[in-house]
Amino acid sequence: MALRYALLGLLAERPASGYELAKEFEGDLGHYAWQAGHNRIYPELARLAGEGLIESAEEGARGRRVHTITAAGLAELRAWLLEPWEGGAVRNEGVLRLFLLSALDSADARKILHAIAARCERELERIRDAVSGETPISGEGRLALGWLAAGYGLRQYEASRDWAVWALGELDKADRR
Amino acid sequence: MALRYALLGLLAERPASGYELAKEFEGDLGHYAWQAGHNRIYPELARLAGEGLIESAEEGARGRRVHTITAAGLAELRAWLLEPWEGGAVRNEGVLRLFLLSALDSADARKILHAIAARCERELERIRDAVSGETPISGEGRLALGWLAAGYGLRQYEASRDWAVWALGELDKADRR
DNA sequence: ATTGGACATATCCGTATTGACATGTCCAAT
DNA sequence: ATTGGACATGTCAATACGGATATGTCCAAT
Repeated sequence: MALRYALLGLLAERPASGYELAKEFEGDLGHYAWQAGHNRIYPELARLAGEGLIESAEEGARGRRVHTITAAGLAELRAWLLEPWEGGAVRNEGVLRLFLLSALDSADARKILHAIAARCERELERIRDAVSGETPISGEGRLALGWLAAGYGLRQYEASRDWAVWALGELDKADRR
Repeated sequence: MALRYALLGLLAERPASGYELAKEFEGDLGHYAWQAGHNRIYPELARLAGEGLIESAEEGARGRRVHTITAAGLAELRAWLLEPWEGGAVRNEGVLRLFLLSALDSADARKILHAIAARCERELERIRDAVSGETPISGEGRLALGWLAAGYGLRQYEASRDWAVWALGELDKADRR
C-alpha cells in the first residue's frame, strides 16, 4: 500500500519517468522511509494509471514515459495523509543490528558502537554537504520532499550517534560491576 | 534474512516460546526495528531448529515449546553482527508520511505537523514511564535488548519532535514569501 | 567509427510477508 | 458450571518483494 503513495507523493512534486522515480528511492527516501526498485515501480505505475490516479504519456526518446499525477491521485494521496493511522510497516535492518548488540560480549559491542558513532559522523557530514546545494521550496511554494528528508536525516543521525555514545557509557557502568 | 537474526538475538537473552517471541515484536523491537507475526515466526523457528541454531523442547502445558539458542546459533548471530554491511532493508510508513507532507498545502501540513509533535511527546512520556521499570542489564552482565531499544526510542522521538518543530518553522518561512 | 555509460523499460522466479482461518488449553471470575 | 481472555500453535492463499536477466537507445569522448 505504501509504495503507491510514495509514487503519488513524488509525482505531486513534478512529473517523472519510472527511471527517475527509481533514482529517487536511492536517495534519502530509500534511506529512511521506503525502498523500491524499478521492478516494483513499473508495475505499480501501470496500476496507478489503470485507476486513473496518474496519467502516462509516451514522450519520444528512448521509450521514455512521463507520469503525471491527476486530480484524483492528488485527492487520494491527501486523504491517505490526513487519515488517522498508527502502526504501519516498520523494517530497518540497521536498527535491528543496534538492538542485537545485546547478544555480544562487551569487547565486541564496544567495537561496533565505535564504528556506528563514526559512521553517523560521516553521514552527517555527507548530508550537510548535500543540503548546501538544495532548495527548501519546490513548485507552488510547498516544502520540497528532499528538504524535509534531509532535515530528518540530520536529526536522525545525530540521535543515533548520541545513542551509541550513551550505550558505550552504559557498557562502562555494566562492566564496573 | 533479518528475521532469523532477530529471533536468535531474542533467544540469546533467554529461552522462549514462539508465543513469547511474537509478543516481543509488539514492543520496541517491532516499533523501531523489525516486525513479525506468529505466522512468520513459527516456520522460521522450525527452520532454525532444522539448521541446529536453536533447540526446541516440548514443555508440558498447552503444547508450549521452549526454544533455546545453541552454540552454533550464537556463533552465527555474532558473525552476522560483526560482518561489515551497509544498506539493508528499510521500510517505515511513518517516516514516509512525514516526507509526503511535501504534497500538502500549508494548512494541511501544519495540522499534521502539530499532531506529530504531540504524538512524539506522548510516546516520550510512555517510554519514560516504561523505562523506570526496566533493568539495564540482562543475564551474564550484558546490556538488555529492551534497555537499548528504550534508549533508542527516547532519542528517536526527540529527534522526530524536533524535526516537526523545525518543519513548522520552514513552513513559516515559505509562507512569508 | 566505436565504445562506455547513463537512460529507459520489462519480465521471471523464488522467497517473504500478511491477513484470514483454524484449533485447542488453561485459568480466574462470575 | 460457564464463560471470556490470555496462552499456544498452526495452515493457506494472495500479494509484495528482490535479484537476476533481458533488451534497446542516446550521447559524449576517444
